[in-house]
Amino acid sequence: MFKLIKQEKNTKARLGKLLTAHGEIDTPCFMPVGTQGTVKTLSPQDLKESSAQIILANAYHLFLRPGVEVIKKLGGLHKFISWDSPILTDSGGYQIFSLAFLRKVTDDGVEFQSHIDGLKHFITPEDVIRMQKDLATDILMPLDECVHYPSAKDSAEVAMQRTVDWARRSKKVTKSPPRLRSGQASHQVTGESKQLLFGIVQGATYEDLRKECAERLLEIGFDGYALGGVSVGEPKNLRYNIVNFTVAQLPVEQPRYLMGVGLPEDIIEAVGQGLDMFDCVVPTRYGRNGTAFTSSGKITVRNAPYIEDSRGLDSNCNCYTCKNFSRAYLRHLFNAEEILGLRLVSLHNVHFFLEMMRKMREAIRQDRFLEFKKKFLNKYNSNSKP
RNA sequence: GUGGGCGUAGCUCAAUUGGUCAGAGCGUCAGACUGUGGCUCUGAAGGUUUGCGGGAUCGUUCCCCGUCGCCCACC
Repeated sequence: MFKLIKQEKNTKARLGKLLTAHGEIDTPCFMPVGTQGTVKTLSPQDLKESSAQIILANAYHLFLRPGVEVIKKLGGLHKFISWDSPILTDSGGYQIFSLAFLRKVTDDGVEFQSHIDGLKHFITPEDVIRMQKDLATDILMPLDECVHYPSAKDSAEVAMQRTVDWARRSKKVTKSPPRLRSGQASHQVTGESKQLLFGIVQGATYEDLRKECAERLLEIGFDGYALGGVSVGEPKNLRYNIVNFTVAQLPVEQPRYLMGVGLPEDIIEAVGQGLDMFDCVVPTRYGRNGTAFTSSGKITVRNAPYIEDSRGLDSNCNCYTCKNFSRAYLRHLFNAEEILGLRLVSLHNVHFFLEMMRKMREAIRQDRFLEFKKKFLNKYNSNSKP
């Protein structure tokens, strides 16, 4: 499942390999977000060419549309979206709490109204695992309750207890034999048995809650541990501290996933704290909004200074976008609201993030993570907006 | 030629019977977006102070005269 290859000498950063039913993933890794079964604007081919080893999809979204049953009938998510490498499915816990309206959370599960058609649904943690089993993805996330910042301790504690309880129930479902529907062959058992299930540590910004959550999840036992409820509006130093504290509660020999993070500087920081996996909408969402990440910092493509700029986004980048298109052209595309612009900048951003991860892994291998970090951030923050 | 209408930010238009600061949308410029958001939100610049000239008035974008431009109708 997870092989810890190396612990960096000067920091807590580490190098690893995560084995899944659809292949290996080098960690630390970044997982581009493909909420609805597609990393927005990018094809699987684009992702492969950017060296993406794993992508993320969202069970909540796929449940609402087109429906998990549909995907199951069509042979699972990999086949459906034509992606043969690993996929991690987020449960949709975050979405239910941030997107759906009229939600009612009980210990049993969540009642909510679809953000798409307003239809009422009630789903349990067991349902969410079954959905992901039907999707036949590689890494499953249990339903959890994610609280906002700031959050009073008592409500954070309730959410944490519920998350632990739901995690236990989720684990139980993964161990039970898969549901067999009429006409469904049982050969899927093998694939499903290889699915990994992660536990999600909640507890907001309270160390004792985080500690208790981690301990209880460890008792249940998972294939990896995620830190949830982070990047929900808390100050950076507070996040840094709580992440640091929480990581210390987790076993070294298992993968650690920081959910929803983040910006390049956030990821680098977290890698130094010993995190292995990351996902974030930032490269694609920013790409769609016309912000490109470059080794010299962010640039807003549609800004006027690029109107006649013949250079590519980043002279140090060899992605398709940078090798072929000028800033002037990209600016024009955004200005004219042409969809190619969204795609080209998204492609570049994903490439940039994945390349950054690759460089970090290399730096860890050579015990030069601090050097990498310093150099990267120096240039990234130089803000040498030409 | 005659009659009527209109000329206010780059564009389309607002401005209670002439009375604090001439506003909005779009566009432009610049930000924000961290497990959803091709969405959305935020901020700024921009009117020689309202085609130009004159007049009445304590005071007018809003009244009067002239002039220039555009539009409509009629001849």
